[in-house]
Amino acid sequence: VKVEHDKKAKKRKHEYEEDEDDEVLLSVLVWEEERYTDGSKWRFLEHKGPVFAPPYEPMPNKVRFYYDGKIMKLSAAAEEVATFFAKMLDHEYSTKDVFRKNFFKDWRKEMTSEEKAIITDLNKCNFSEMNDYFKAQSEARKQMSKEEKKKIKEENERLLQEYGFCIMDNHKERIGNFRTEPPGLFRGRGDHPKMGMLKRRIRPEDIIINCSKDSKQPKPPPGSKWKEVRHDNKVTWLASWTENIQGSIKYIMLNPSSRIKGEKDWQKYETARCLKKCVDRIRTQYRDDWKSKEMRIRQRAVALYFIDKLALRAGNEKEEGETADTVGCCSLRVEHIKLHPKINDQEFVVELDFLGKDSIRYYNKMPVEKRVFKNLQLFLENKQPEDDLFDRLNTSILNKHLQELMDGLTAKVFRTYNASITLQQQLKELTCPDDSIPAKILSYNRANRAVAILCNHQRAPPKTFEKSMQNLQTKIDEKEKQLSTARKQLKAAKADHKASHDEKSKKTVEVKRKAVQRIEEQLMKLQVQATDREENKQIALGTSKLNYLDPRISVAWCKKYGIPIEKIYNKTQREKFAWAIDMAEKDYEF
DNA sequence: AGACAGACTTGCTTTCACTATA
DNA sequence: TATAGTGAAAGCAAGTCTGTCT
Repeated sequence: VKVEHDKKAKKRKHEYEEDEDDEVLLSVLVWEEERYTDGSKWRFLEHKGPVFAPPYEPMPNKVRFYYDGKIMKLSAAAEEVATFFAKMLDHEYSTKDVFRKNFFKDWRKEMTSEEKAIITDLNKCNFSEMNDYFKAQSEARKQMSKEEKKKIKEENERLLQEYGFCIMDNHKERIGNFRTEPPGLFRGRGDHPKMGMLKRRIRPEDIIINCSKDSKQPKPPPGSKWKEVRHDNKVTWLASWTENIQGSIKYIMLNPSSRIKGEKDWQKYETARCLKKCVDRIRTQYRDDWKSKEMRIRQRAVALYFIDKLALRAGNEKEEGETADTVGCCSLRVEHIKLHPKINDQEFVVELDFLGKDSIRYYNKMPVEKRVFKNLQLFLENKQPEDDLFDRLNTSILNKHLQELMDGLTAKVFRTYNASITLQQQLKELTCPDDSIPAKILSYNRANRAVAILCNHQRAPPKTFEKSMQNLQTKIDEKEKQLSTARKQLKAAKADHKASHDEKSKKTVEVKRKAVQRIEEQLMKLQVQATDREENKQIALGTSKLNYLDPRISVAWCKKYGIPIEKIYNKTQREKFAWAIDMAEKDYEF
C-alpha cells in the first residue's frame, strides 16, 4: 500500500508544485516522504507559544455582591472566583450539593481573612447582580454593530495567523488549540466528586515549551518566564501545563489536518485492517479458551468476546473518589450484569447495565452462547455486587495477550475494526444504485447510525428538537398542498390541451409537468430529512464518523455512486481526511 | 506485578457564526 | 434588517495505552 501511495503522492506533488497557495494540500501529499524510523516525530519545530486567557476585569462598582442581605465589596481575587459561580447560576450544576461544597471550599481559599470571617455560608450569598450583568453583557455582544463585530473578527483572525500555526519540518501546520484554558469552575461529567472546584489561571510560569533547538524560541509575555523550554522530538506537543484538578498534563497539539495527526490516523486504520485478516483466527482461539481449565484464561476469553461482539471499551481501573464511577469491559462489576437462563423464549440472555465513558449509560440485553453464559455464572459465584466480574483480568493483561496475537493489537482496535467493517457492510446492503442522491445519503446516514448504535454514541436530545421537527412537518404539509395544487393545474392544462390541441397549451402542459416533478422531488427531500432527523434524535453520528470509520470507505462509496464528497464531509472533515480523499478509489475495500 | 506519569485519542456539550426567513 | 434556526467549530473532560520506576 505504501509504495503504491508514495508513487501517487509524488505524481500529484509534481502536479501541484506550481500552485504555491495550495500548501496545505501539498503537505498532505508528501507526508510519506518524511517518516522516521527512530521514534522521532519531527526534526524542526517552531511556534509562538500559547495565547493566554485575558486578565480578570473587575466588576463595575454598580454591580454588587450581597452577603446575608448586606452589600459587601469583595477583594479582586475573591470577586473573580465569585463571578465564575455567578455565571453558572442558571445551570443545574450550581444547585448540586457537591458542586456547591467544592466551590465554596475553593472560593474561601481566595478570600482575605476578613472576608473569610464574614462569608461562612454559601446560602447567604447573593450573586444575582453579577449574573444579571453577564446576561446584559452577552446581550450587548449580540447587539453590537457590524463594524464592531468585524473588528473583533479581524482581531481573532490576526491572533490565529500569529499564534495558530507552527512550522513542523518543512510545512506550516495549523495548531489545534493554541490558547490555554481560562480559569473557571471545573465541570466534571456524571457524578463527579470534584465538580465545582476552582480551575486556576494558567501563567507563563506554568508552561513548558517544546520546540527544536535551531528554531526561534517563543517569547514569554513581557515580565514573565516559561517554566521550561525543552527540545523533545519524541513527542508531538508544542506546549504543556499541569492542570490543578486531577494533576494531569494538558497539551497544545496540532490540528487533525496536520501530517502528524493524519499519519497516525491512517496507521490506526491499517492496524484495524490487519485485524480483519486475522480476526477469524482470534475468534476461534477465544472460543476455544472458554473451555480452558485456567480461570484467568476463561475470563480473558469472555471479556474479549464482549469487546469484539459488543464493542465495549477496554475498561482501565480508575482511582476511587477521584472521578465519576464509570466502567468498561475489564472493570465491569457484578452489579452491572444480570443473567437470565431463560426469558421471553430466549435462552442464555445477558443483561448489561452500567455507566461507561462520560457517564453514558450502556444498556443491552442479548442472548449469548451457552459456554459464555456458563462461564459468566462461574465468575459470579460467591461474589458481592461491588466485586469485579473479571477478578483475574485487567487491561494490561488483556492487551499483553492481544499483542501476542497480532502486532499492534489492543482492545480499542476491535472498536475501530467492527465500526469500519459494519459501515462497509451496511453501505453495501442499504445503497440502491437507482436512488436519488438524497435517498442515498439517507442510506449512508443509516449505515453511520448502525455504527453509532454499536458503539453506544449517544447525545442529549437537542433542546430545540421538538420544535424543529414541527417546523419541518409544517414545511412538508405546505409542500403537499403545493403539490396537490400543481397536480390540479397539470390536470387542467392537460384538459385544455386536449380541447384546443394548440402549441401554447402543449407548452403549458410541459411547464406544469415539470413543476409537479420539481415539487415531488422537494417533498421527497423533506420527508427524507424528517426521517433522518427523527432516527437521529438520541444518537450522535459525529464521534464514529470522526474517530472510527475508515474515511476511505466513505470516499470510495461517494466515488462509486457519484455522490459529491461535500455531502458526506464538511470542510473541516475534508481537511482531516485529505489523505483518504486523495488515496481511495471507488473499489477500495476496507 | 503494580503504581504512576505521560502522551495521545475519543466523546459530549456549549458556543459561534452563517444562512434562510419574516 | 433583525431574528431564529442550524451546522460547524471550540472546548475540555475522560478515556486508552505505553513506558518507567520500585
